[in-house]
Amino acid sequence: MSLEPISLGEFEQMVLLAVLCAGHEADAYGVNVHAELQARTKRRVARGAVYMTLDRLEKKGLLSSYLSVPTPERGGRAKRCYRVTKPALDALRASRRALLNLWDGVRTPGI
Amino acid sequence: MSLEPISLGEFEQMVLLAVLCAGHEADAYGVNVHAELQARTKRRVARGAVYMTLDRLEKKGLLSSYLSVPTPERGGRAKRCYRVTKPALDALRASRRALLNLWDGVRTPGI
DNA sequence: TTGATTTGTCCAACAATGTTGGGATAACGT
DNA sequence: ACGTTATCCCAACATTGTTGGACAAATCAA
Repeated sequence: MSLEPISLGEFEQMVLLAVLCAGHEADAYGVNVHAELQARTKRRVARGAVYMTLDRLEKKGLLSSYLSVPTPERGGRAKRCYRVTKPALDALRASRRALLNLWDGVRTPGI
Repeated sequence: MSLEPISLGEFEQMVLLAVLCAGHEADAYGVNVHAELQARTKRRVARGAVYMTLDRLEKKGLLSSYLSVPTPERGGRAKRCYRVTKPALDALRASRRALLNLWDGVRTPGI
């Protein structure tokens, strides 16, 4: 029963945000989230890394998931869809705050 | 010889920023950086964690250091002072960009 | 000059996170 | 039935994060 929000790793943070992003247009699931992540961070991300992290985040109670019904398209199997939980939002806010506070303290041209 | 900037962990990122912050007023060294970090992130940080990370960052070429001459005050022994390097600035910028891009994609009230 | 006090560094061991590549599974179309 | 597509998930390993405390160097006070 920690009073502080759970602290997030860098990648965890990004995955959570990607779930939120992807979740606006449709259900957020592996492929989805992976794409969003690559697009927004401009860097190569291994699919496996995303699934690993989604999994860990769910175990920590920062995500919840359910299986969708398969869509009737070639190869369209059931997707595992994710929602971010309240504690996750708290953790995200805290991380953001912390980073913004640090950035605010930096007076270096071009940073 | 990577083209992408080195990717930073969450804590590494914060330590680098704290070095920049602390470095404006005076030399940035362990105690200094530790204090800045705690103050700005509002969370408890073990001293050892900071030294570990400073060390690793230097080995990766993201920080450089030198030993100061001792100050003539009680207990004032020589400090190991740090400067962030160019590659570190690049990495910080990239991390910041990536996170901002993700945050921008989130339309969740109060995030 | 000896010991107490203060400031500061650094380590060993462990826990958690990040990364890779590929193998497994389930749906579809023909 | 079979190949093709989309998706999930694992095992193994590499890197980061965390803890608590031991050690070192300087000052002060008796």
